[in-house]
Formats: sequence, structure tokens, C-alpha cells
Amino acid sequence: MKTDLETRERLLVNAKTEFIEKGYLQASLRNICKNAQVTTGALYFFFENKEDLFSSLVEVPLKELQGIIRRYFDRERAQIDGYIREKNGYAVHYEIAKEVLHCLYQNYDAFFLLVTRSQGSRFEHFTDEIVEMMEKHYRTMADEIALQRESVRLDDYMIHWLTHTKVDFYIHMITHEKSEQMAVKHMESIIKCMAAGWNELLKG
Amino acid sequence: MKTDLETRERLLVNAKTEFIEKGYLQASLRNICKNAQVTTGALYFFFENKEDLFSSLVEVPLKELQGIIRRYFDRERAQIDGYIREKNGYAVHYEIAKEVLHCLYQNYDAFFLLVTRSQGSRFEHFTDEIVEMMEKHYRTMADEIALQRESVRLDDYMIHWLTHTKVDFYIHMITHEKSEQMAVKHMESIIKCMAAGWNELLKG
Amino acid sequence: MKTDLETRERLLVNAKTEFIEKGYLQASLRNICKNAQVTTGALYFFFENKEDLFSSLVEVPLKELQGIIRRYFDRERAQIDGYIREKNGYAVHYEIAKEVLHCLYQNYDAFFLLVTRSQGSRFEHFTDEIVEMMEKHYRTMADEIALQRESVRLDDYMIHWLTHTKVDFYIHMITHEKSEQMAVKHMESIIKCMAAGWNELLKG
Amino acid sequence: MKTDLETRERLLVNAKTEFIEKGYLQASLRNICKNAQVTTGALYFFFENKEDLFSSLVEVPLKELQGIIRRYFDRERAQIDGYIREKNGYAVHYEIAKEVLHCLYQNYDAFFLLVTRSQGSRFEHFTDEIVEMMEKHYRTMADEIALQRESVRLDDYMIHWLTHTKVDFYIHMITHEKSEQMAVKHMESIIKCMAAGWNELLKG
DNA sequence: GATGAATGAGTGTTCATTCAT
DNA sequence: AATGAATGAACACTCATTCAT
Repeated sequence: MKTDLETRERLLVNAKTEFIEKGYLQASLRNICKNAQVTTGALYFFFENKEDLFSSLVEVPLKELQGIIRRYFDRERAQIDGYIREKNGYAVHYEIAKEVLHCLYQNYDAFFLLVTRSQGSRFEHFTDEIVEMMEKHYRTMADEIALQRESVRLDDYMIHWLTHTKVDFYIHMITHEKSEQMAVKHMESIIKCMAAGWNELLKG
Repeated sequence: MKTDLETRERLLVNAKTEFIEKGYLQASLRNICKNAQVTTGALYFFFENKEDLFSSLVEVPLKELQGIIRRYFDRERAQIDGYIREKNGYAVHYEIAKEVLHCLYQNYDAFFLLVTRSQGSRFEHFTDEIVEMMEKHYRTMADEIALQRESVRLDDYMIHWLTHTKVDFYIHMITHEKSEQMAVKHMESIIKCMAAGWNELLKG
Repeated sequence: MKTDLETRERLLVNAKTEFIEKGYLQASLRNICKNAQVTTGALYFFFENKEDLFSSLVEVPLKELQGIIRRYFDRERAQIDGYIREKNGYAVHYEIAKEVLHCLYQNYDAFFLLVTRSQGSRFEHFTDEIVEMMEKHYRTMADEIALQRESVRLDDYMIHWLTHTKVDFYIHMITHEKSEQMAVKHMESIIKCMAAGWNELLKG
Repeated sequence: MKTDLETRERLLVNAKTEFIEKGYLQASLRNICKNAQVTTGALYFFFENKEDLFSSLVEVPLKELQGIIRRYFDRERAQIDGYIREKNGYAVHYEIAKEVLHCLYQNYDAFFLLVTRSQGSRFEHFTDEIVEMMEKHYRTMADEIALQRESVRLDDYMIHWLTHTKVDFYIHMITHEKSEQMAVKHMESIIKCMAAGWNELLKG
């Protein structure tokens, strides 16, 4: 049934299956090649090594996700005054979360690999990197808000934890919820829930 | 400097180091033995196999943690009426969280291994098991509360997610905060934050 | 002197030697590879595992032998009436025995391995299988003869033993007689001898 | 249940089980000791090594068997004239065969080990040794008979084969017939059968 | 584009045996 | 009479990777 796919594609398909089943470290290139019905040599024509093969499955979606986040953050910081004034709603949060979720579910397998099967590869700490990037943004934002509202400065650690929780939500979706639609629904509850938390904290 | 330790102890010490450095799968028994200055045969005198060696590092603390949680949960369910009435505070949550944190920090390495280095061993899904166990308890509790307060029934998924978030907090501590004292401090903020979330949800 | 042989062939040659010297279980793949001047990995390129390597030495001859026997038996049962009438001679027995011996001596080493060195492999009980197959045939034949001659029914056990003795003859040749010519000569005496035995038994 | 047995005895019992299950080479001393509930050191107090342990299970019965055969053979050669004259029967053959069978079945496990599980030990070729010893005797006897009857000299090979067949009968009993009584019954048929064979050959 | 062959280091595990105590 | 500890060599097997063709 895979006869029409080109070799590279066949390798990627089988690699994905193998990585999902066994994880990066336990995956066997031998096995991938056998299932793709090519020799190991062929694999090395298309990919530099095991890591490169894995990257080919996850790198583009990852870049895309990072792009989405970065664009939103840039915009948020640019329009920070408006952002603060607009007290009324979660609309802006919904919007970004929906787009992030969409990106995640459009590349479900890739993010599943990144989140649960990348141990041993250079993507091992990818969530940490995402968290770090988000954290910086939220630090800036929180400081700006505190400045304008003359409220208490949020603890570094709490910024970190709230960020982490946000990321954990996405991870949780990727690992527990197959349907994007359901994920969006959950997201709405959770944003409410988390917003309540933020506000509680901002009260000091 | 390790010359005074008995062989079994030396093996455990070096195993811990190796597992922490490389994870369960990548850890090399040969390496452990070399560092412990014994032959591989010696290792197999004290331990049945790789998994048994890993277990010897984590099983006791894990059992202890499960015991603590179970005892608290049993008590909570037994005194559920008092628990609900007592609206005023987080005291009861602090208490258990402090004991859990204490257990975690008393066995820091073991839980670090469990959380971050157990992939490939039979402890691979240990957090899932903990979450599952807690989830059941919270489901029961939430139902009872809803019954008495005549409030809305909490969504299964939200129960799951809130549980997950709680567990993620502990994981977060084990992976990011070396000091138990600091962890306790963070915990207090976070419980406040999470309680606000719960209440937001219970409002419906 | 082996430099011209291809690797696979060299491995088979050295495997044969090793298996003959030490038997299946004691044979060392390491040793085979060392003698064949390749690494162990090379062996696993050509053969799946130890058992596959052993099989590659014996399976084809074994199949051939089973084919020969089966063909003769089928023919014998097809022409059973003529077979019984023709009281006068051993000719038909000679014929098959000669072909079997020829097959055995054409693949001397393979059958030597099967008979004396297969303990621990899946060929361990190969003689039993051959005996079983022959036994069924002889049971059928003896019943038919008894029917036509109105003679006594041969004891199951005696059928089994006579079959066993026949097989033991071939085993005996493989383990004690290097020359096919001599084996054929012995065979003639032995068939006479065994025929006398059968007849004695059929007398009751 | 084995608590009353002394250690040495317990080791032997468990060694027998292990050797029967796995054969000499595959048997694990570790395993034997574990089942006997002693440490490996204990085994080496009672037995020199693996081979000595195996010997302790089979040597005495083997010596006994050899003694029986030797005594009969000595007697037969001493009374050779009477033996030849007495044409009428199998009585003398029955007598020895029965005693041999009795010895075999009195030490069933030991002979089972010798026949089917001794590969790799110094008893590996024990049947060959028995055959060789018997062969010499039959050579002498056949020559004497030929001399007195002025009949043809039996082929060396046929002597060998007939001996082999005789031994194979005993092996066959040990491997296929649990009951001594049945074995004796089979033996009677087979002696008749084999005698017919001998006579056919002596006719030339 | 891809094959077939091969490397060399590595894996966890098992073994019979030894010996001080 | 027996233990507990340890050795050291061996085992079958797997791995990612290389490269001439």
C-alpha cells in the first residue's frame, strides 16, 4: 500500500511509527529500514544520522509553533497599554490558545513525539525551552502591569510556575485528548481557572 | 573515598549516579561496576537484573509516598463532613502538601530518578498511577461536596486536570527547586492559586 | 587458503567445523567469526541467529531426505497389492535404502550434525520425527498385509521398534562408516537380517 | 518436605532433576543449589565440580551394569562348549537380558541421564564403550562357534552392528518404556527377532 | 539513489569456580 | 559443614554508522 510513496517519505512514515512505539533511544534504524523496505544505506542517503531523522519529523512543526508564539508575544508587548486597559475578558487569551492548539493538532504526531518520545535526542528539553521563552515574556508583561496598576511585583517563581502550568496544559492535551474540538473546550475552562489564580496572586 | 562502603552500597551509589546521568535505558551496568570497582558478576550477586537495581533505589521511597497519600485520603473521606464545613482555610491542604514535600525531599534522588529517568523501566508510568489514584479520591470528594452544597457536578475532565496540575507542581519542585524550604514556600502560594481556580469552577 | 571464499561461505565452513567439534550448545559464535576473520556483526548480516546459522547447514539436506522417504512411501502405498504379491525379494527395499544412503552420504556433514550435534537446537528430536513418520507408514502397510494374508496383527510396539532399528542403522552408518560404498554393502546384509526378523514375527 | 534430607542428598536430588530437565551442559549449578536451598559453596564442599556431581548420580549404577555384563560374559566364555551345543533355546539370552533390564530399571534415572543427558560430560560416549566391550566378546564367541561348526566367519562389521542393535534395544527401553514388566515382554519378542537375524547371517 | 557488506564497540546476563571466614 | 561474596571470562545478540560499488 506504500508502494507509491517515495523512499524518503516511506522512511519518515516508518520512523514515526517506530519512534512513537519505542521512543528515540529504543527505536532501531534497522527496524525502520526493514519496514520501509530499504537498506540502512538508503536511510543515510536521506538523513545524516538518527538525530537528523528524528528532527525531520519534528523540526518544522516546532519552528511553526515557536513562530506563532513569538508573533503573539511581539504583538502583545507592542499593544501593551491596550492590553492592560481591556480588563473585561479572556478573548485575547482564547485567541492565541486556539491558534496554538490548532498548530498542535495539525501536527499531532510530531508534538506527541516531542513531548513523550524525545528523551535522548536534542529535543529532550524542548518544553523547558518553550517555558523559558514564555517566562521572559510574562515577566515583562507582569512588570509592566504592576507598574501601571501600582500593584505588587509578582514573585519570579510564580511567573515560572504559572508559565509551566500553561505549558503543562498543552502537554496534557497532546497526551490525553485526541480531539482538537474537545481540547478547545477544555481550554476555555482552564483559562478561566488560571485567570482566577493570577488574579488571586495579583491581589497579593 | 568510597573504600569503607560495602560493595552493595558502593554499587547503589554508583548506580544512582549513572542512572541520573544517563537515564535508565542508557545507563551501563558495566560502567556502574567499573566505578564501583567490582566485576559485573558481583552486581548480579546483589541484584537480580538492571530493573531490580533501579528498583532498589526508588521502590522504598515510592511506597512511602503512596502510604502518606493513602493515609491522608482515607482520613479525609472519613471526616468528610467536617472537611466541607470548614470553609475558612487551606490548613488541611498545607498539612498534607508539607508532608508530601518532606517525603519527596528526604528522598530527593529517588524521586528525581522516578520523575525524570525511569523511562524504559517498570516505573515509567509512575506519575500516571499517582494521578489515577488521586483522581479517584477527588472525584469522590467533589461529588460529596456537590451533594451537600447542592452545587454543580464538576466535569470529569476538570477533576483530571486539576489533579494533574497538583502532581505537576510536585514534579516541578523535584526538577527545579533544590531546597525543601523554598518548595514549601512556593507551595503556599500555589495552593492559594489553585484553590481560587477550584472555586471559580465550582461557581459553574 | 580460504581467502577466495565469500564471507557467508567462510562463515558456514567455520560454523560447520565449530558445531562438529563442540556441538550446538557449546559452539561459540565469537569463535566461528574469529576463524572466519569477520566480526560478529557480519554473521548477523547473513544469519538471523545461532539457530538460523545451524539450520543453514542442515535444513536443505533434511528436507531432501524427507522428500525421498515420502515419495517412496507414497508409491509403496499406491502399489500395495503388487508389493505384497512380490514375495521373492528385497529388491524394493534395496532401492529405497540405497537412495537414502546416497542422500545421507552426499550430505555427510549435515547429517552428522543432525544426528550427533543438534542437542539444544530445534533439530534436537529430528530422528524421533523421522521415526514417527515411518512408523505410521509401516503400521498401514503391516495392517494391509495382515488383512490380505489373514495373518496376525503386528504389535504396535514391534512396529515401533523395527522402525527404530531401521533408523538406527542409518544413524550407525553416519556415525561409524565414512564410505558410502561400504555402507551400501552393510545395508544389504542388514536388510536380509531384518527381513528374517520381520518374518519371524509375522509367523506369530 | 525435603527438610530431613541431608544437604548432600538434597543436592543430589535437585541435581538429578536439573540434569534430567536441561542436560549436562545446560544444567546450572546455581539453580541446583537454589532449589536445594544451599549456597554454591556448599556444593563444592561435597563435590569437586560439575562433572563430579554428575558422576555421583550415574557412576555406581554404571559400574554395576558393567559388572553384570562382565560376569555373564566371563561365564559364557568359560562354558562355551556347552553354550554351543545347547542349540534349542533363548533361555540363556533371556536370563542375562532380564538381569540387565532389572539393573537398568532399578536405576532408571541414572541410566536415563547416561543415555540422554550426558553430552558434554565424560560419560558422553558411554554407550560406545559398552558396545566396544560387548563387541569383543561376541567376536570371540562367533569365532569359536564358526570354528566348531566349520561355518563361515562373521563379518566384523556385522558383529558390530548386531551388538549395536542389542544396545539400542536397551536404550530404547530406557527412553520409551517406563515399566520394567513391559520391557521384559518386549525383550522376548526382540530376542526372537534378533536370533532369526543371526541365524540368517550364519547361513551366509 | 540505493545496495550489500561489514565494522567495532556495546548490551545485559550467566557461568563454574574460589575462598576467607 | 556451610556461607556470602566475588571473580573473570564468556555468552548471544544489537547498535548506529560507513562505504565501495
